[in-house]
Amino acid sequence: MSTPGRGLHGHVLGTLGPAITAGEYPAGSVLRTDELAQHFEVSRSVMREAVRVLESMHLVESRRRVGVTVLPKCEWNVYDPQVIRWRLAGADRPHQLRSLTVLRSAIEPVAAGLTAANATAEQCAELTECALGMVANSRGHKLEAYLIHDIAFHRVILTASGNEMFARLGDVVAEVLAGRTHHEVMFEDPDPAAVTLHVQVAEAVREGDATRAEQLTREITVGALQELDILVPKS
Amino acid sequence: MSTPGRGLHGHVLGTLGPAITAGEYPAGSVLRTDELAQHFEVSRSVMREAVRVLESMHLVESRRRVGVTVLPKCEWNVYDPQVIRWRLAGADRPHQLRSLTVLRSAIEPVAAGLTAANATAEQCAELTECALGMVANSRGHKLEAYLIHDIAFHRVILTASGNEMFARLGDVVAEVLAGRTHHEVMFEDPDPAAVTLHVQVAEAVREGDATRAEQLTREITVGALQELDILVPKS
DNA sequence: AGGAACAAAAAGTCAGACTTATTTGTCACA
DNA sequence: TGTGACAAATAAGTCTGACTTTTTGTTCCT
Repeated sequence: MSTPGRGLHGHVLGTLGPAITAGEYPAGSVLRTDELAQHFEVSRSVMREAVRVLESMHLVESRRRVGVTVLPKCEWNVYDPQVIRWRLAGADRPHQLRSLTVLRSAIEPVAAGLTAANATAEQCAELTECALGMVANSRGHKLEAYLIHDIAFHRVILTASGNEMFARLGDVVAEVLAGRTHHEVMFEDPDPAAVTLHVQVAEAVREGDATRAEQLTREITVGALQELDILVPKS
Repeated sequence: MSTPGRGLHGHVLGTLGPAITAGEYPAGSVLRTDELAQHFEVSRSVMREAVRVLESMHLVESRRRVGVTVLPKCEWNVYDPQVIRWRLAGADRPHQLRSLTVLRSAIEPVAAGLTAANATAEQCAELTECALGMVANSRGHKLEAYLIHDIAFHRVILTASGNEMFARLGDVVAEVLAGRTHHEVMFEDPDPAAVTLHVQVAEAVREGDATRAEQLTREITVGALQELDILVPKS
């Protein structure tokens, strides 16, 4: 599941990071490096490295004579994959899931449009293959196989868009989709309408129809948002 | 301009980070901590902390018996504000600027729609104020004052959307807008059509018309993309 | 009350010794 | 010739202790 974190320093991060993102230490809390080092039973060098990483994520700020101050949520680097993972694993998972799904609803349609304009023949083929895989596993409670193709589909869309910022969201989307299957309840087979939409997006991309690809993808993300409204309580 | 980086460790980062993101060390290059420490005339502890931070940005990977390996661009945490700043300051500034503008074109319209639905009275007022400030400085080569209001406008849109992922892009948008004014050439006053659009967006938000706010913002970002196509050479 | 000098606290820095994992090379054996 | 195990080399990882620097809060003097 989550990376255990290589090295002592990684282990400390894997404990302290989730604790902070979970709000265990409220913003403004002050920690001392030495105490943390004692608590985790590591040397100060190791502790300092961990603090440096947390600082680079803007989760904390280290100041002389003061200590390590926990920063307010609005300062956090919420796009850091590690931070995303920590938050998804923690208490405000529902909230985070909603934020990310809204983000998807903004990004993916535009990405699909670009993909329709830029995709290579191979990428088109790959996309079609993914869509077919989704169809093949859309009935009979083969959710796991379906998920794999679903993730691959969206990853291709984001990568083939040719925009590096979009491409880098592949992991995030994967995490959101996987979360839906694994954590949130999914009794039935996936929505047939959604499956059809994916096939149609692949079609539109093959035909280079950017407008249609964008519009269809927008429908997919709207569906995802509606599904989320049903599955997780809206705050 | 760019943060000098507090502490020795920050100074090292401020030199090594830009060098890596500029592609000075091609992907796969191997560096050794000891050599780097000597080169920068700092202790190994300091150097290690810097490497840890670069590692958390996925710019490099540190492995025993091997050294510090530079990772390929596709692994980088391109949403890290620091990485964005380094890249904007470096050689592939045009490419980065285009990526970010496309990102804006995906995010901002959706954010504006949400803002129209969620904005408080204060936020509406603030938005209108920004738009008026833009109008007031749209003629007579008062680019600097115009820029301030432009940045504030988009920051309000992103913040008032209520989505933390959108809100966190405020700094990025600010950097892009500032770059347009400061680095790229801007002979004339801003495009009058763009100014009008901003005013209209503020109107739509006040009226709670999400669809119109989204559509108008889309027109703004389309304009920004076209402007970019003119100002910087498309690769 | 205002300001300057002082003391304490915590992060920052450094140097050196030691540990551990990983790679690479070697040598024997099949 | 190829393949296995074993040994050596190497660079990161870890720990410790001493020292420096900056910031904050206090105290004392005017």
